[in-house]
Amino acid sequence: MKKVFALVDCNNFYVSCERLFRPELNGKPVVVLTNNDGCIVARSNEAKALGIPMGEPFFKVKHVIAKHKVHVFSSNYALYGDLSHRVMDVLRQMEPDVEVYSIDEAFISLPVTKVWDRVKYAAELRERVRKQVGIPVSIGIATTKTLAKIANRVAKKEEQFNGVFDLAGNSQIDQVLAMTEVNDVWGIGRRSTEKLNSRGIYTALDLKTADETWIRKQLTVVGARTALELNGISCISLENAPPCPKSIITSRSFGHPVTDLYNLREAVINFVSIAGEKLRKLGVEADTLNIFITTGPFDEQASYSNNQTITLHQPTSSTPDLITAALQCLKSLYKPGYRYRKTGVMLAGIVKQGYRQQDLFSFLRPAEKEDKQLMTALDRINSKWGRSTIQYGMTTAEDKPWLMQQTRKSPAYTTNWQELPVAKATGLS
DNA sequence: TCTGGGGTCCTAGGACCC
DNA sequence: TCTGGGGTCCTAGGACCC
Repeated sequence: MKKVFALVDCNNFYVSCERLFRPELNGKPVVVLTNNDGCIVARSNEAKALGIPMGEPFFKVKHVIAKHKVHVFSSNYALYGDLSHRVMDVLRQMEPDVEVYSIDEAFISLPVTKVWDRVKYAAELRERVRKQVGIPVSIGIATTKTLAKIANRVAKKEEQFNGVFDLAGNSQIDQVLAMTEVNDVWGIGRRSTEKLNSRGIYTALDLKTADETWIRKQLTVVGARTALELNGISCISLENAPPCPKSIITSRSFGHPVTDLYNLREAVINFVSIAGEKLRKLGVEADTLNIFITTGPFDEQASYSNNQTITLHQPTSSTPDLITAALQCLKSLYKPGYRYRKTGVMLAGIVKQGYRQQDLFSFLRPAEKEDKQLMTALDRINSKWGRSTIQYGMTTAEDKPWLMQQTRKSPAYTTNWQELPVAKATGLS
């Protein structure tokens, strides 16, 4: 059966998550920051109205924030991840085909019915999420994903639609596209916008009707696909069974610059441990490991960035194996005399556990089975008592300059017994 | 003083092979 | 004197997304 796409998008997701446990913040300006309290990553509508831009470094808007008493939160990914799962679960209760596109967005496919029925159904979906999870969402419906994105923008912006807008079979589709700036089209970023503008293409409608060979040449097949999608020709299908990832990255900027190898090692070991945990959680193994270190893009006097890759003999998800390789890379990368700001690990060559090719020399690793059991035990303990309960090669040094700075973090309301919100009965004797 | 983290896809160019 | 062509694979870098 022919289907249409619906995009369900949580409104100002991180802010909505924070407000869920602090309802007194409804109607007040709120922002959420990136790791290390670096940049603005989410804004309430009130904060948007104050002109605080998305992605702006925090220090640049500190004066606006102080002046208007904007509430500021460090990011609390444990909370957002948990609430995201709950939203997705509600969607799956109603629809079998759900593609979780990001932490706050999902595509679903709906049967082609009358527009009125679709809108009514979407409204019900929206109401269920609000009731069961408490997060407001907007829903855009159209015949392609790119158009569903645009429909969603309308649903979010125009209050009269109550959070649902249907573009499929809508006779005013070209009017909507004419009102949509081309840089707001999904897949058209800064660079493409420059090229398109130079050719007189400013709106989604301009792009829809633009010369195909020119688009193909300037924006590659990706841009050509976007143009087709604007024409209602679906090129991007629903992926409701995510394949195993091609790469897994764990990296963090440091809370304070690091100059010595000792602290870099500790940071690398920590990040590699997290990456190993991710592998095991997904039931996959990796055979390629890349370590990078950098002074960051803003240190103009003495900047240094480098990375090194090691290909392992066999795919593995064992943390000690990964650490050994990682420290080997780090040793050759490290140069004294720099103020390092960030390091990270990237794992690639990822295969499902058990799918790897039999290795001629496996008799050389009799410890492999014990290793697996150790990892299972470690993951179980850390998942029960918190990620840092058991760690590799970690010192008890009080000064860990690489640790993240997060001074405005809300409690882990839903994922930590110690931080559960407490309902206080008042007025009872 | 202070600027995130985690992904995907595409292309061009070099190495290498026959 | 005269020095090909076609294919594959890998990597780096760019662009984009949330």
